[in-house]
Amino acid sequence: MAKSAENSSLTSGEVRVRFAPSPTGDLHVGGVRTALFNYLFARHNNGKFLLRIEDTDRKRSTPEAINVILDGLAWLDLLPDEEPVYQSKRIERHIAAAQKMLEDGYAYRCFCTPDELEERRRASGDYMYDRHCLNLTEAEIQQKLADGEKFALRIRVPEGRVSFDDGVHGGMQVACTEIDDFILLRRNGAPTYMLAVVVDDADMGITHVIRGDDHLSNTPKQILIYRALGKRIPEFAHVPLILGKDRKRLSKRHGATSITEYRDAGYLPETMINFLGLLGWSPGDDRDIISRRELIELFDISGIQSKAAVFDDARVRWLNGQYLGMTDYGKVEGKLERLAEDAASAGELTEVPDSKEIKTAWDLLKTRIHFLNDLFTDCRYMFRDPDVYDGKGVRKHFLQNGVVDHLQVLADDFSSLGDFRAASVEAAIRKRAEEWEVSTGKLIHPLRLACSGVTGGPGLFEMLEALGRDTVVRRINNALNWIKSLNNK
RNA sequence: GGCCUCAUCGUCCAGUGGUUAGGACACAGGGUUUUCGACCCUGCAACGGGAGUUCGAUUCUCCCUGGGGCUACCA
Repeated sequence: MAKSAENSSLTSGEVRVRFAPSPTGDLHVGGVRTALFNYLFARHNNGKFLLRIEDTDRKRSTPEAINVILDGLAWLDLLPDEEPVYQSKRIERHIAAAQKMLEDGYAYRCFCTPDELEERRRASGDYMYDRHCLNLTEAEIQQKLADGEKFALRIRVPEGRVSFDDGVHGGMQVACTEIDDFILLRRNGAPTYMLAVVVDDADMGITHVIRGDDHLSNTPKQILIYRALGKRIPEFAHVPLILGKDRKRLSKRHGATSITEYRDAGYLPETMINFLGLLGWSPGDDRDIISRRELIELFDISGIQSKAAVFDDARVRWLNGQYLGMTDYGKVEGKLERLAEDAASAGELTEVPDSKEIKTAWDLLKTRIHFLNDLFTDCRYMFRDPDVYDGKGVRKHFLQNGVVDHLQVLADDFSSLGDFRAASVEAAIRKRAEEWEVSTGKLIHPLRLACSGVTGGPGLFEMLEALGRDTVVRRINNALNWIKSLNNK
């Protein structure tokens, strides 16, 4: 009673799922979501999450693209539990399966050339194969073989109907008359996708096929192959595709679609897991922040939405801001240091700040930014003196009576302050405001503009402390000079 | 064209045979006597249309419309 290796996992009841992308350039966020659902399902059921690279289309598949997939999954900590399976290395298995189907009468040779097929299709207006070669006699077949005619292998679709239960869509039923005698093996001997998936999924012991909705219509065809091969048919769950704002399938023209672009734009892995996990799935309540741990704990196929979801950039952006605000410096230190170097070489910063400076800025600003990069672009005043002052701010806060005197005195006050902590700075400023009988805002706004060049940002006192006394005094003096030169014109 | 599938605010996600149909993003207004793309509050805003079942349908059924998918010797 020896069990074959390929079936042991099925009989043991272990859940085995897979993500099966084709390496054609990038790792699409839609693909990532499919991978995530598979991963979550596997983890929830203590099963295995596998990866199969569908690289049989040699023209479009490249080694670089395979690395893109691996890198993307690694970034999200979604790496498979076993070595990836490369479909291109399994062609012998596919061919053997097709051969078996031919021998068992589930497939037949088709000698029609593509040109002939197209011509007949056009003439009849019928899209399906006319079964021309199914009616060939054995003698005719032998003759053609002897003549060296090339042939493809087609499945012989049986009578009746195919039905299955889809985890998302429920009961599905298709009449076999709707199914074409599709090709299993091309005239050049190469297996088609339809054959390869089934053989691979069967060999990998896949118990649950969770994949994109675009395969829903292919499923009956694949079930026919499972039947012909005598393999156990897995459970299916077809996840609706992700759409762009115009409700068209999400693609390049909608902007960023590859996970790499999101990573490079400053999104955190946690953001993407959270966002994608809740796009088309929900635990049944209305939460919108959820951890990977909770996702694993709560995930089930019945929670998958049956309608397609639109990818909303504004929402991911917001979510990323939420995550940044919860993130300790240590977690993003490396990334920020790299970004700082990039910003310096791009001219955003005049020099590369050290880790301590970056941490100070991070702690002060992490709740107000949406992307890691924002720290070195919008908030670059934390690292370099402003070389330009916001125009509206200048009119409102610089070109007012007394501003120059105020700033001058304040700079002196700061220089002689016992310490430069926020509380001391605040006390000094409030004291002067009272003395001069002006609102605190009259001093705060010009100071902010002088020290940051912009009119928005964190609380002023904290910001000044973070910048440090020397920087603050220097920037005030710079601003003073700038205002004076303006007045002289 | 044929087949499959889907349908709650602009978007994401809840929800029920009887609810003021809820939360979030976005947007708008207000607040924060220290600003702001941060935070707080408020507001705007949906059950696609038509039949049927039912005492009663957003919820169940059918049709229509609209969206998406498949229909390759691509995957």
